[in-house]
Amino acid sequence: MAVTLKDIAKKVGVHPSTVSRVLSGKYDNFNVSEETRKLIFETVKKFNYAPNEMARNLRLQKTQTIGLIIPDILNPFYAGMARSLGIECEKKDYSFIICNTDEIQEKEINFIQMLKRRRVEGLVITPVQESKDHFKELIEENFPFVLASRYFDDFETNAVVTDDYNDVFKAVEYLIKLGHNRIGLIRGRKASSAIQDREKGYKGALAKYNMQIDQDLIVGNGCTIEGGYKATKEILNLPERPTALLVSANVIVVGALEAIFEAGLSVPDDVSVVGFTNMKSTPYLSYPLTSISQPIGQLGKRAFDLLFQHIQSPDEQKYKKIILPSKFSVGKSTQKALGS
Amino acid sequence: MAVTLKDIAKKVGVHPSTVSRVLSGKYDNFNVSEETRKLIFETVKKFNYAPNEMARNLRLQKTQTIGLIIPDILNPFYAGMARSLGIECEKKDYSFIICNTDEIQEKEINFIQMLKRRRVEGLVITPVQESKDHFKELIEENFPFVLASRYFDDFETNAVVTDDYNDVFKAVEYLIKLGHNRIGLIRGRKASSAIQDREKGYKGALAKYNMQIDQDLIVGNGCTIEGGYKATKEILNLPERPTALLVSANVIVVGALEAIFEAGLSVPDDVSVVGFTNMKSTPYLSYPLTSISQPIGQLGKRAFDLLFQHIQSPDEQKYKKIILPSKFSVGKSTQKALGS
DNA sequence: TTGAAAGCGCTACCAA
DNA sequence: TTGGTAGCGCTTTCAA
Repeated sequence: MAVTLKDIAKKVGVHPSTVSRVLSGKYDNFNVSEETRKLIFETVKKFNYAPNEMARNLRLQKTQTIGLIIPDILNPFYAGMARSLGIECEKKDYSFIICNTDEIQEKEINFIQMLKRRRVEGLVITPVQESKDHFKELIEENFPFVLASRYFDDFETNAVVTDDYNDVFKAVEYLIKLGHNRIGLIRGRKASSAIQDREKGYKGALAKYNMQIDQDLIVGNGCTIEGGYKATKEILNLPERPTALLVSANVIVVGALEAIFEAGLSVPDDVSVVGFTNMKSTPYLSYPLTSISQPIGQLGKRAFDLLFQHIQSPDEQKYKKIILPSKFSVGKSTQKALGS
Repeated sequence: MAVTLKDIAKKVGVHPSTVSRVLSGKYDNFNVSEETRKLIFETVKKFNYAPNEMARNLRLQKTQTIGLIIPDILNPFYAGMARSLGIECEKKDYSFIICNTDEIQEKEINFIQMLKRRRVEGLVITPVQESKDHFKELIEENFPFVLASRYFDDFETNAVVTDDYNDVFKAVEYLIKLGHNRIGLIRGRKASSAIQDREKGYKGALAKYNMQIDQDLIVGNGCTIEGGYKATKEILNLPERPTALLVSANVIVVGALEAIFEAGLSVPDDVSVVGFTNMKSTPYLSYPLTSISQPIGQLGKRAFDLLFQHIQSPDEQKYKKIILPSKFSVGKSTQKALGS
């Protein structure tokens, strides 16, 4: 068994509380004699003593740990969030536990339970959004949590999201100005507020330019490569093919491009494509994708900031929704519509 | 403050130990009256009681938590490992804490310290491999850990690695049989045992076919896109350009392809390329890369298995090194050498 | 069938 | 400047 504070005390010949005091560092220059301090430090080093955080945690009623609940760490978007959250955690001496929901509502609920039992001090969650009562409970209990990249529009929580409506609005506007008048939307998971906002942004842009909304041009549900592939295939088989596609979630663009190439079409000559990605380069393309580039690092950072603030001052909590703009970067996957 | 076991006991009107006994489930059908049990369960539900794991942990001297120390969760290789480790953890009711070293030795050492203070029960580590004394310490203490994807060849540990020597040997052999006689090696981080083994595999294959080893054809050190880009640029500028490249780590292939296309060359017409990747598709390419496809999921799973076994039976520990073969898949980024 | 008590390792308050 | 003590919330052994 590991050496304990008591062991150190015994070796030095003082009371455990004295060792604790010295090690806490809070009473540095008074309260404990130089002699004793030195001896204690020496002994600590000699026996390679490291405080048992379990015990400290129990005593201090804190764990310096938060939970991160995301759909899938394999998705670079969430990996990026996790990474930046990790950097912030480190600064404040926090650790974090990652849980992948695979967009399964039940898992999310179970993870929250588990993490609460483990007494994490707070949660950063990208919610599945098929149910939401468990979040209302968290609010009632004033349990610190921050939603990341998605939010609920019928009750307030802390949340850090991107400006999905406007991000897509602008991108579609860009396509319209290039002369495209049949613009397809490859959707992500419908349950996600982000995806819903993107669809609204798409419709909003069309509306601004008095263009009709054709439901046939809005396809897909889910955030997988396969889903993107199928949805794109479907839309490309329409009697009147769209000349541009807006792909509304990051990984599905891979499936979309696959379908496009498989159909013998080329980008951007036959189809202009706008995606969501922060990748420098995109599968299938040897040139940059025109894309909506989300501030992933900021998402993680701001989420932690908000969470930390709630943890620090649980009483003066008012919920904040932070909306971060994305960067629209024009690559080579879009061009003027033929005949315009 | 959250409701405690004591609170439940008080509400029910029994002693805390009784509640504990009931909740533990170990004494299910004897020792506690049906009445009391029912009442306790009802009260637990009513007050939404969840046991405090901090306290349990302290009492039971376990945390059901392991640490995962990897270079970078943004690298899909490690994200994949993390994912499969997560799946195994869940099965056994373990959680895990991820730490990213960025290949910085000091961080690794600090993370290990931190995780030990937190009393994680074991570690899965992809070591930086610039120093190794801290691992010898872990061994002395019989602290459970498993190395993943890298190992030390001068002392024994638990480790799960891929068959890097043979994986590359075969790939290079394949290139040789295609008639290539100037094959470049774009190396990853030199300090990594995996990268070293890959270099040995490369040299071994050349040796088998009595081909000279040209040091100019072995370039690069580091596992970044930029590094791959620079190294490839360098090798392409040689007076006598290689006709094939083996890119010995996953993400650097992106930089390598970038450099190739920037030089106005095409794959595979001018340069055949073999990479390490599990991606279905590769940036810059609209066709599959010929690649060494590592069993990432297995890596994570086997690492957990080994670790769990050590945790369960700390005494009968003998170290195991598990070597997993990769799959070599021929894509369209390689072809016969010109004039052969 | 239940209660009492000890203790996991630590911190913090009160006394001396 | 130091020691004593209580207690964080739980489990488990021993007694009743």
